[in-house]
Amino acid sequence: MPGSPDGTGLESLLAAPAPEAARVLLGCTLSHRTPEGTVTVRLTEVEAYAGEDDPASHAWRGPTPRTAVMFGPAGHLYVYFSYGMHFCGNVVVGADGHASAVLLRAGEVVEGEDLARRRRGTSGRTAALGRGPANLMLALGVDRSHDGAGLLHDGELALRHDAPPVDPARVRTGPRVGVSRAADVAWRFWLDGEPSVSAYRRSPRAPL
DNA sequence: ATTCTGATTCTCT
DNA sequence: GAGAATCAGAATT
Repeated sequence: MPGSPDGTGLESLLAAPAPEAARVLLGCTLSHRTPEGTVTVRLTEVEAYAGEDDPASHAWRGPTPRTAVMFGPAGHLYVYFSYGMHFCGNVVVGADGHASAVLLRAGEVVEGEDLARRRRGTSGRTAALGRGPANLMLALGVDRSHDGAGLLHDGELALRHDAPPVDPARVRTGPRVGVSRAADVAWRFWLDGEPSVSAYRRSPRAPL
C-alpha cells in the first residue's frame, strides 16, 4: 500500500547513517491518534545525532537506562525530558545497536489544528504550533509514555513518507541548536522558506 | 530587534 | 551537585 507505514521502504531508508536519515525525514508526516482526535505534522526541521561517535549525542558515553531505545532498531521513538519541563522526540535511525537518532525540531500542523492549539494553549500563528522540538511534541500530545513506541506499523503513532516529495534544492543545513559539544557540526536540516522552522540559537556554553 | 533570565527536574558523574 | 538537544517573557547587553 503506497503511502502507508510499512516494513520495506521507509524502514530501510531509516537504517542509513543519521545525516542521511535526517534528509529522508524532512517532508514526512507524523500522526498521533488519540480518543481526543488526531494531530498530523509535516516535518520541516530535524537534527542528526550519531550515537557513540558524536559528543553531542545523549548516547555518546554508551547506553544508559534513558538512552536504551536509541540502541535498538530504527523506526522507534526516543523521547527525553528536557530542562525539567519539556519533552522532545527523536526517530531512532541507523543500524540496530548503533544508537543514532534524528531529533524532530519543527513541523507544520496539517491535521487536527484545533486539538494542537488546545494542547499548546495558544491563539498565535498556526505556523508556530509546531515550532521547536518541545512545542512540536506538545502539539502532537507525545510525552514520556511514548518512549520506545514503534512508528512504522500504523499504531497510535504513525510515520509516513507519502507527502509530496521534497525538492532537494530546498534543504538547508547548519549547526545544531543548543548543543555545547560539536557545536559546529552542520547536522541540522530544514526546508528553506517554511514558516514553522525554529530560529537558530547557539548554546551559551558552546566554545567560540 | 536582540539578549538575558527564570522555570523545573531528570540524568549521570 | 552540575549540567541539560527548551521556551516564554522581560530587559535593554
